[in-house]
Amino acid sequence: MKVLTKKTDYAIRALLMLGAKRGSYVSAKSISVEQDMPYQFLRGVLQEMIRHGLIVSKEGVQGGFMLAKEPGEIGVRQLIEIFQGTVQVSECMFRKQICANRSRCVLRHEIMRIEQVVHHEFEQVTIGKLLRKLDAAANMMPALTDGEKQESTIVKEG
Amino acid sequence: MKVLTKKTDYAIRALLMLGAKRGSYVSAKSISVEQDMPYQFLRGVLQEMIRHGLIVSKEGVQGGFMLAKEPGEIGVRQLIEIFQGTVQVSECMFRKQICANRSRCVLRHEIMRIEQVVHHEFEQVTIGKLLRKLDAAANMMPALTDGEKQESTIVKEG
DNA sequence: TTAATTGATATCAATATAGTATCAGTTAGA
DNA sequence: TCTAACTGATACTATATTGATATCAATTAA
Ligand code: FES
Ligand code: FES
Repeated sequence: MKVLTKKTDYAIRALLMLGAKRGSYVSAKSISVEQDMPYQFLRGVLQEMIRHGLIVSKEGVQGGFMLAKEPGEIGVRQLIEIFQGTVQVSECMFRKQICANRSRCVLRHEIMRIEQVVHHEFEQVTIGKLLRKLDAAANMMPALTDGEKQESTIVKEG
Repeated sequence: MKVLTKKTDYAIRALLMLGAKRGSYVSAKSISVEQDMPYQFLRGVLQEMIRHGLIVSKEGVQGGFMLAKEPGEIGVRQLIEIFQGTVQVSECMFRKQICANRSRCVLRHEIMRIEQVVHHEFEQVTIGKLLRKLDAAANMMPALTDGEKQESTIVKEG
């Protein structure tokens, strides 16, 4: 059971990059290279986020993408809903013969309760929160211990 | 985003029927008819549950299936794991370039926390619990209000 | 003996996910 | 003004997962 699909995964990581480089446009190409995501696939993800008002773009040379909202206003729950549809624990689990009265269906009740919990949890996790944690983690690292190329500007190590 | 697939759905409902008719063997056919599930598909689900020791079967005429455990010992989480694999919020979300040190990865940490919450919630929901709720709901219904055929023995109404 | 049943598989269809390709339009800068 | 670096839009392919069907052998109560 996979809760986050590639699209959501890529979306989160792209947003983290945009969040780390706020103020300037970041190209799809640079994101795809740094984060090792398939270029065209990522572009589709970015365009979807434009449509939902999470980011804005600028065309042409030195164009790219930029956050349109505060990182703290972008929650993983919203991303999941955009790329994977509303979190529904189950489509109506019962058939007429079993459950003539939807409103009283106990399974439905139970299932929806969990749905709420899941929603709530994902709501808490925002790009802003993740950025702060990434930052804290990076600061905990005193220095690079080997000569590996470190291209990412989000996390220098770890 | 679909948290419960058909297999899990059918499994839960089949188990509820077995739970409601404890002590006697219930055939795949009767379950599939009463619950409106595709026969052969359901059979596959039942066999999977035998392999996992949740139910037992008896072959031949008047054969069928029966619970092998207490309803309270069968949790929805286990069913999800059987039919949909372990609940994993995301496969390792990061690539080497971003996250050289798995153990310190903050996103991973956040994601795994939610995974635990989800696990815990689903753990709570057992067949036994659902059966009790269904029973309570059935008792709340004073009488059938119309002439509709009521085949299910699990829920008389609602 | 036979019809009702499960055991075990093989196969197919439908849907969702992941990824690729292409071309038109925009823009900074040589 | 030309060009290369960009996004916008969209069509397409490939792969994986989910959902469903079909078949035949073995078992068993009546
Ligand atoms: S009526 Fe749809 S879940 Fe009970
Ligand atoms: S290393 Fe895999 S999630 Fe950070």
